[in-house]
Amino acid sequence: MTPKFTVLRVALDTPLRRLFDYLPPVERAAGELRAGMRVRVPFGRRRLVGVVMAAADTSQVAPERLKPILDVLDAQPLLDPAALALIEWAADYYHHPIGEVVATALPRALRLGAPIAAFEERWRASAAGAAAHAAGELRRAPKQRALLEFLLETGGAPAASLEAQLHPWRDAARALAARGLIASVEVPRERAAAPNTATRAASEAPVLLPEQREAVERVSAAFGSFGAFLLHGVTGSGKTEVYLKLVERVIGQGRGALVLVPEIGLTPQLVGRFRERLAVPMAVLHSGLTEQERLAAWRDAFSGHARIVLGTRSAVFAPVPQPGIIIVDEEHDGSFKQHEGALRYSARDLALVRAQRAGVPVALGSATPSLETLHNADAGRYTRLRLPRRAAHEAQPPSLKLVDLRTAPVHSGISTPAVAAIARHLAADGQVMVFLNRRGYAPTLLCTACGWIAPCRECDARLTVHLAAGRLRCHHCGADAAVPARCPQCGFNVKPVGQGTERIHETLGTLFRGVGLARLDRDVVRRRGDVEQVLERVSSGAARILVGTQMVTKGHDFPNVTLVVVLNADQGLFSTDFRAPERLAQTIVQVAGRAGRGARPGEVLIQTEFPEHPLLASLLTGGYDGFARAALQERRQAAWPPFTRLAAVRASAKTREGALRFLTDSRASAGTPPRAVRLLGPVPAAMAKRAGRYHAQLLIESRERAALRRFLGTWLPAVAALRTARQVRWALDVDPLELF
DNA sequence: AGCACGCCGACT
DNA sequence: GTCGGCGTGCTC
Repeated sequence: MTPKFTVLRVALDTPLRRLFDYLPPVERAAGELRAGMRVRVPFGRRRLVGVVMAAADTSQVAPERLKPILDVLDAQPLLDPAALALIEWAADYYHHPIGEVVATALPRALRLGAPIAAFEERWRASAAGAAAHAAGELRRAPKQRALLEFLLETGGAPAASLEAQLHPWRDAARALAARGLIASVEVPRERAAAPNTATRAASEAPVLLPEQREAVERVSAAFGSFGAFLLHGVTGSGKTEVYLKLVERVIGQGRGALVLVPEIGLTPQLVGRFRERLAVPMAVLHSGLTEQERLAAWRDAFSGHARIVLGTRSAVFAPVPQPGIIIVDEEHDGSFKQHEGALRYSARDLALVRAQRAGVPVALGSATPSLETLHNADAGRYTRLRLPRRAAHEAQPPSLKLVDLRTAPVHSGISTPAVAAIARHLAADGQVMVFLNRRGYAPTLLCTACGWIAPCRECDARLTVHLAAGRLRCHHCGADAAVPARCPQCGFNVKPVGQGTERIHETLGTLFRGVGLARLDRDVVRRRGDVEQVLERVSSGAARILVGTQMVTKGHDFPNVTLVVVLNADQGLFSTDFRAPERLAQTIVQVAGRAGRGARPGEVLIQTEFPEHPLLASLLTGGYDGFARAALQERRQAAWPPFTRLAAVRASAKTREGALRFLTDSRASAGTPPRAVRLLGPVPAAMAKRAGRYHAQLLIESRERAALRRFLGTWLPAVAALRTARQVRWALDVDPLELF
C-alpha cells in the first residue's frame, strides 16, 4: 500500500531529545529531499535551520499540527550517510540530544544556513562596455570609468577584489550595469585551498627503518576495510613518516585522509611537514580559524578538492569524500576529549567509530599511549605496531635521573645538581629545556607578617603573580587585579612565593648571563605566529635555554637539545584523580623525549621530593611500558577504567546547595539502579567554587558498557525533566577524563 | 535553549 | 496606573 503522505524527520539545534516531523515544502516533491540536507523550518515562533535525518510515512504528531518545510538549503546532502551514522552513534553513546550533536558537527556558518556550494559574484564588461570605453565615454564619471577600465584590463574580477581595490565601487557598478556596460554573474568560487607546495618529492623522503616500513605495510594491507592499529613509537621514532607514507598511498588510490592532531597551534611543524611532502590540497581545521576560514576549509573538504583534512578535535566530523584512512596523532592527548559545553565527546573514540562505519583503517599513534588504548591492544582489538628505535641514526634514548629535593640544595626552584648539569650541557654546546607546569611568576602572593594569601574572589583558588604585567591573575576564571603594594589585611609587605615559568626564566637569566633564553607558555604566545617565533629562536640557536609549560612537550623537534630538566614532578603524584599518574608519566616521557634527538645523547633530570615513589621508580626502571603495566594492574584491582565504565553528571549553580540539590534529585529519580550500575555521590567538586559558581558531580560506574548505556538511556530523560534541572547548568560526561 | 504567557513589586 | 521579575509550558 502506498503511504498517504511523507514526513521528514528533522534534527534541530535544541536540547530536546527528539527529532521533529515536517511536511515537505509546498510545491516540491518529497522525493527531492534526502537525509543529510539542511532545511529551514518554522519552530514555534522561530525559524531554524535543521538537518533532515530521515523520511517516514507516519508521524506520532497529529497531521493538522505538522507544518511544511519552508526552504531546502542544499541540492546535495551536506552530511553523507556515514556522517549521519556517526552523528547518530554519538547522540546515542553520549546520550545527547541529536540536534545538538548535528550542531556540533557543523561549522557555525553552515548551521546558520550559509551555502556549501561556494559561488561568488563576478563582474565583467560587456561588448557595449568595451565600445563605450573605446569611444571615450564616461569622462564625467571617474568612478565608473575606473571600474570599467579595471574590468576591461582584468577581463573580469570577483566582487571581493573590486572591494579591495576600488572601494567604493557598488554605486558605479549599479550605474554601469543599468546601461548594460557591465554585468555580474554567480560563478563557482575559485578553489580556496591551494595545493601544498611540496618541496621535497616523495623520493627524497627519508629512508624508512624496517619497523617503519613494516608499520606502513601492515596498515596498508588493511586498506579498504576497517582495522584499528596502535602505532606505539618512542619519541623520535618517526611516526610522522609513517603517517606521510600511508596518506601518500591513500591519495595515490584516489581516496582521502583524515588526520587528527591535538591543538594544532602547538604543532605547526606537523602541518608544515604535510605541506612540504604531499602535493595535494589540504584542508586545515582548528580552533584558531575565523568562521569564514572554517567554512572555506569545510567547503574544500566537502567538494573533494582537499583530499587531506588535517585538524583538531572537531575535525572528526569534517567531510572527507571517499576516505581511505583515519589517523589520530598523539592519541593519548587530553585535548581530543571535549570536556566542556554541550556535547562532551572523545574525538579519538569517534574516529574509531567513523573508521569502522566507513570501512577504513584507523591508526592511533603515540609514544605514550593511553591506558585505554593499551588495554584495547592487549585485548586484541587493536593491532599493535611498535617503533622501538629512534629514526635519526645514532640518536639514543635519553637517560633519566632523579634529583632528590630533600637533600640537594635548591635556590629559587632549581637544584644545584640541575644548575651544574645545565652549565655542563651549555659548555658542551648543547641546548637545554626546562619544564615547569606552572605559568606566571609565582603561584602565591603572601604577606610575610600576617600570612594573608591573595585569593580569587570567584574561585577556591589563589591568584597567580604575573610580575612583568604587574597583575594578579586567576588561572581558573581569568580574574585580574593589580598587585597590591602592601597587605590589604595588615598593611605589611607582601611577596611572591613559589615558582612559575616567568620567575624561572628570570632566575636562569641571572644564573647564566649572556646565554640566549626563551620562554614558551600561554602568556608569551598571544597571537598567531608567536609559537613559531619562539621555536625559531630555539632552532636557530639564538636561544639556548627554553623554559616552558606543557607547550614545550608537544612534538617539537630540536636536535641540539641534550638536557631536559623537569623542575617539579610532584604535582600529580598524590592526586585524588585516578588518571593523574597516567598524565604525569605521559608528560615526563614526552618532555624527556625532547632530549637527545640529534647525534648527541640526551640527559633528563627530574626534580622530586619523592624519589622512591613507585610511579617514578617504575618509569625509571621500566620506561613508559613498565609504568603502564603497573598502572593497568592498579586500575584492574581498583576497578577503574578501562576495567569499568564511568559517566559523570556535572552540575553548577550559584549556590552549593543548588548544585547538590539537583544531583540529589537526579540520584533519587534513578530509583534502584540495575545491579551492574552504581551511583556515587553527589559530591562537591575538588575546587567547588569556580568563576563564582559552585560545582558538584554525581558519578555513575558500571562493569558493563551495555548496562551503563541502557541505564543512562532511561534515566537521563528523567534527569532532564527534573524541576531543579532548570535552575542549574548540568551536563553528562561519558568516559570523563578528569574527575574533580 | 528560546520565547511566550502569566501573575506580583517599585517606578516613569 | 505600568515595566519587569522569573516560574511554567511548548516547540513538529
